[in-house]
Amino acid sequence: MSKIKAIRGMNDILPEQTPLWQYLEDCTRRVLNRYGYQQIRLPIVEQTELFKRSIGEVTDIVEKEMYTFDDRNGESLTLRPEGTAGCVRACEEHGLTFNQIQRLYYTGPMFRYERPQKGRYRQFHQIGVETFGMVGPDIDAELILLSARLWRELGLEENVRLELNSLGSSQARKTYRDELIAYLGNFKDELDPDSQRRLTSNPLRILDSKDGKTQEILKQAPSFVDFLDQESAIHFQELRTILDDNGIQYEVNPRLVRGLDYYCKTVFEWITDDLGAQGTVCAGGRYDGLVEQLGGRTTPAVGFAMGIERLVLMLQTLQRQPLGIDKTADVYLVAAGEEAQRWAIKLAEQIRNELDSLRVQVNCGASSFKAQLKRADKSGADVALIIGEEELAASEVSVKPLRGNGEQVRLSAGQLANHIKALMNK
RNA sequence: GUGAGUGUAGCUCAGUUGGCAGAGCUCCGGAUUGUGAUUCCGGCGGUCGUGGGUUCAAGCCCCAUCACUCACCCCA
Repeated sequence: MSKIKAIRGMNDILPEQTPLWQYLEDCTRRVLNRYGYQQIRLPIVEQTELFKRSIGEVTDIVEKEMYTFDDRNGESLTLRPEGTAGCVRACEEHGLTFNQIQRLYYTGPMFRYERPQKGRYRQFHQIGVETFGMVGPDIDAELILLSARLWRELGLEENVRLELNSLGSSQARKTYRDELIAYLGNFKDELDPDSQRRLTSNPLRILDSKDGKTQEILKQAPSFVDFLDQESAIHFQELRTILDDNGIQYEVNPRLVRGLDYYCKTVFEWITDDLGAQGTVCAGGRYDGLVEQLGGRTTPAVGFAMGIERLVLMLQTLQRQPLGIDKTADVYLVAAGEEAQRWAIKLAEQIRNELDSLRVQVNCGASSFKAQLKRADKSGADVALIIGEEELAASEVSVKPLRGNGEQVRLSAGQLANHIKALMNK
């Protein structure tokens, strides 16, 4: 009988890993709070139609990467491949975008049926940030400043770079897209196979082709600069001014095209070279047309999403884990015999009452002092509290520092909390 | 969907020309009857991914298949 294993591309995040995930999530939440963002919690499953209408019918995501299935009533449902569509749907449904300004974030799993590789999985996790109701470049800038601050907090600022572009208004983008398709259509047979396919799936991506012949053809292609509408150009310039004001370094990459259909005007990506092929760690842009496209009133919107797996991978490979992140305890209680252990449990509860930020672990399961102390050491605890027959008889506890060169002392139960507190603050 | 690489103990990996299935780490016990992290000794632990083939004999050679990894594509 073969053992059941996890689905390809869907990973268990093991206890060894979760402290780093929590650290990243806590850090992000703290930064978002400092900018006044509120959390929204969204379903993982939506009507298939939502993604088709928002992401675009002919994108790779919709064409071949969605986990789609029929509900029991025959309705087609899809595991969300990204978060923006669902967020817009929810905001619309509850009137959050009606003449209002929103700064929102969410986190959770996304699903795409792709071949897994480093930094890319079928179930992956994003922290998404979306804002609604603000037309100007100021909010675009805020999102970038916010993410830049997060990299600083995480110690990653030296390892990411910002790329920036403007896709122009939806109209300008569409016009340019049509022109490009028309132009490239003349050379269809000379394009590399990938680009031929992109002609219908993702024409703007052809600009990015690594094929020499294709690049040759592109030299005479219409340039987007000629199609960029004035409003978008000004928007982009103002955004750049704010970034400059705040010392944010960036590179304008005219070839930067986001894969999802709904983007317009500002698009940006934070990219790293430390992750292999999947270097985009955070990406987003403006999507002024999406709300309307999904049946709401015209509402300006900007947002971005970051890939948690990729950031965790970065923190690991660059050794940016905070110190002591793998500790499971600050204080570990060791006891010899049943009576001593019963007292240890009571003492541990007492210490937890008195010092509420301390992690206190009691050895469970009878074993030798040696084994118990080994576990104490492995837990990462700074202090072992030892209760043997002698201590029990004297109603005292031996306090043994496990790190550094402190002396072991014996104390009464009443003295414990203060003593431990002093030890931990050193 | 395409290409390449790798599958041997819980983990990381050796395994020669085809000839008894190995090491380190982890875990448990002991050296030290009550003291971790260092040292020494012992122990637990195997469908060699799976199925077939060649052979007196296969972890090793051949075929198929599955899984994983990386890359293309695409994207967070």
